[in-house]
Amino acid sequence: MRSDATERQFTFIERARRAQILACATAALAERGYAGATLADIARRAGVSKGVVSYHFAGKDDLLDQLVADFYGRAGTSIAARVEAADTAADRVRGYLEANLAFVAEHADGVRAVLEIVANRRDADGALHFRPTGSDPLVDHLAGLLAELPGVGPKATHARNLAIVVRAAIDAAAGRLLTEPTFDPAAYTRDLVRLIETARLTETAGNSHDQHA
Amino acid sequence: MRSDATERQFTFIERARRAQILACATAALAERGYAGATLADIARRAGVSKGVVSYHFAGKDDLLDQLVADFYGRAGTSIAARVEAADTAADRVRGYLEANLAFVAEHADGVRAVLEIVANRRDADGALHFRPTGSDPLVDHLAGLLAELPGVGPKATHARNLAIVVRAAIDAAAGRLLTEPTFDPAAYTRDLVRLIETARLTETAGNSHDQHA
Amino acid sequence: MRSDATERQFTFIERARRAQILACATAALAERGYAGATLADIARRAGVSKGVVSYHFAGKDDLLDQLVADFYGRAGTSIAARVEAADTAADRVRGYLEANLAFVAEHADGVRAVLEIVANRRDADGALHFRPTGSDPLVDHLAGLLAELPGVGPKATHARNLAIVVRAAIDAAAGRLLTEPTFDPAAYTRDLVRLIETARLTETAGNSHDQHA
Amino acid sequence: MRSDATERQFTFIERARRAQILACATAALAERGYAGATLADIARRAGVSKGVVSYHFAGKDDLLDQLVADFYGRAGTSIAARVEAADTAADRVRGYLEANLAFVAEHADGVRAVLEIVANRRDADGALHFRPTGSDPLVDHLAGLLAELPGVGPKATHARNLAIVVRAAIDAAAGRLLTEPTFDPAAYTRDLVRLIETARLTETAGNSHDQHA
DNA sequence: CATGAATGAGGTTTCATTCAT
DNA sequence: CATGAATGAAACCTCATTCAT
Repeated sequence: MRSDATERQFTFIERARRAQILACATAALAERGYAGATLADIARRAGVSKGVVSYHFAGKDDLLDQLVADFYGRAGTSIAARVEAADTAADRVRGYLEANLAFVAEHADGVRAVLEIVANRRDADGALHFRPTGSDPLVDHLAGLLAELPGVGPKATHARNLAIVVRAAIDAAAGRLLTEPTFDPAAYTRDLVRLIETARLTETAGNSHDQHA
Repeated sequence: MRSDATERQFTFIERARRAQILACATAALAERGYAGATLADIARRAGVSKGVVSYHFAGKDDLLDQLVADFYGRAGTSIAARVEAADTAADRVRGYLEANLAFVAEHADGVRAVLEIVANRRDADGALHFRPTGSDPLVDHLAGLLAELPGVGPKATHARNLAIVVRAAIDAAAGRLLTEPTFDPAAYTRDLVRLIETARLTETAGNSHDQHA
Repeated sequence: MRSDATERQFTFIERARRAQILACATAALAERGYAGATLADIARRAGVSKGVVSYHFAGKDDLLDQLVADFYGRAGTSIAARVEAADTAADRVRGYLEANLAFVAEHADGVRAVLEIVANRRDADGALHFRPTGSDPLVDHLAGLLAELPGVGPKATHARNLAIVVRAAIDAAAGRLLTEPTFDPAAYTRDLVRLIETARLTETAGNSHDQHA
Repeated sequence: MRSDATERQFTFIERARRAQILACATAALAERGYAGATLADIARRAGVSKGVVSYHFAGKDDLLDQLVADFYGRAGTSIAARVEAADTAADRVRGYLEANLAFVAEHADGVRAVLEIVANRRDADGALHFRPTGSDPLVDHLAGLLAELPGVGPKATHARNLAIVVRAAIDAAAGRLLTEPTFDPAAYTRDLVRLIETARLTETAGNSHDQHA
């Protein structure tokens, strides 16, 4: 019953154990997948008994939720710092992409673990717990950045569709990093940045077929 | 013990039962997720007993594998017909995208089910069964089509990175379709087609920043 | 998932298994108490695996609820037959008591088991599942019979208090039967019947002290 | 390891802590029942850590045993004072009942807690720890008082059976008090006293039906 | 072909107890 | 004296699989 809604102050030892357990859970999820990441496996990786996990977290669901919250918190902080430091729209987009892909490259297991949880964790009624909603904050935020690019324009639909593509491209990079030894994240980032910067989605930019003529 | 390696000839009734069970398994996976799609649930949806499923398939794993193979087979046939009917490189790419997204739009449950299986099914050793490999045939095929576009060029890396982005964009569309009521697949397809056709990834095409000047 | 709200038709084999499991659960509860009557113990007594119990009942709670319902159903049938066969108020009360105590004497384990469940089974919020309410049907029914006795009278309070005493006396007999080798249920029944038949609770019947004078 | 067989002298602080813990255990048992009264719950109510409970009592069983002994000691003292102050047999019986029911009414939680323990606590072999024996001291004592009443007579069986009924009636009052808002303990006591005082259990008293004539 | 019945491994959770600080 | 942390047994439940009918 540790994780009260009211933010509790944890002792140093407690924080260390919780961090260790979250790290082992991340490794278990990345390696064994959602169903394979059992409490027994997590405890074994941490070198403790199963009861320890139940002692420090209200239950497995609580553990998974905190893992997700912890990951998103750290990712958001890291990326926001980079975006806010840029001056132009193009730099913000490039900074967003580079920071995102750098974070993904450095926390590949975390990405994998969070994807496993988000894709599989369900409530008692069978519905996805992290339900994809119409107002996806990640996509909305990115769409705002992209709308400032001249080739995209302020039309909400274009920016939003492009944001969906880019978010998917970022998530795909995580998967490639983990499974494809020859995958070059730096080159991928460059290509993705260029793809976006050269994009001409606005209707007034002329028919795309004509450009080839 | 029906699904031998040697292609067996199935009776009409047998084929009908297998198709019915696969359809119910697809619905169960799409609705309840990987862990929630139990044999009991699948059998209940089909209106038969659990034993029937075990009789027609060697086991749950066999059922899932056949579901995936069946889906890929039908998707490949549908898309190949469209690509082969095109004359120019640009038309082939556009045909590929439109056929793909159309198939996704018409078989949303199938896409969801296959994604659940591919993302979760594991072998006894814990490794993913449908392991993403360096030689992803879907990506390779698409990269071949994209390499013919003037803005991409024959350099393998560019085409491959773009192919990864496009495949991710297609898969993302599947997810949006299922959860976002306002998602417009036709507009998304148009934007994605234009994004690719206007792409300028080749270094010699000039610096992308300059193009804006 | 057998015990649907809609009355399902059970096969002969199924009914036999359910009856056997309920009997073994009754024995386990009577012998080991509420906490000691585990599924493992019940299954061991029935000579089957733990899974069998879960197969035939939705869960332990379902099993316990059905045990209680089954017992009350059989007790009610047995006692009602005797009460309805009587012509006078005194005969109805005597029949009620004798039938009750006879049933208790013949189903001592069942009584003990039901008492264990009623006293201990709780809902998720910690409240007793079989919550004693102001309108206890057993007490109310008995109070109705007692109100017809001349020494009790129609005043609701007297009849109800006496009914509480008599119900407690019946339940106590169950406990004695199980633990006191020298307890004579027939003599107890005679004494209890006489106690009630000689009762003078009405105020107008004269002061009880005066009767001794 | 404090509660040695040899009576140890406790410090003031120690006695206060023990009393506090026993009070909280009583509340926990009354509210949550036997299984729900965990050491964690008791410690939480007392505002101390679980270790404190283990420190002051040899274990949970020791705590429960001392709770029962403490309650019976206080109840016995309170009731004996009232019985010994009476001069006639009828007054002793009435004093016993009134003192008993008054104690029950004033210590409802304690009664509930003791009933929970007595009904559920078991030894390692599964047998009830507070085993109802043939020589129940409470019943024997009450039977001695009742035997002096003219309507009961010296025959041991009558007195004993009536004592069983009266003990059950007293225990039932405890339950009603806790769950039935409209239950009137004073009226119940009056009715129970009159029921006993008007009892005619001796065979020679004539047929009970004739008395109505 | 189809079913109901049974199995048993494996999962999460609870909790009394112990121990170093 | 008191605490937080850890343990490990035991409980209930789920579910893929097997088998006799």
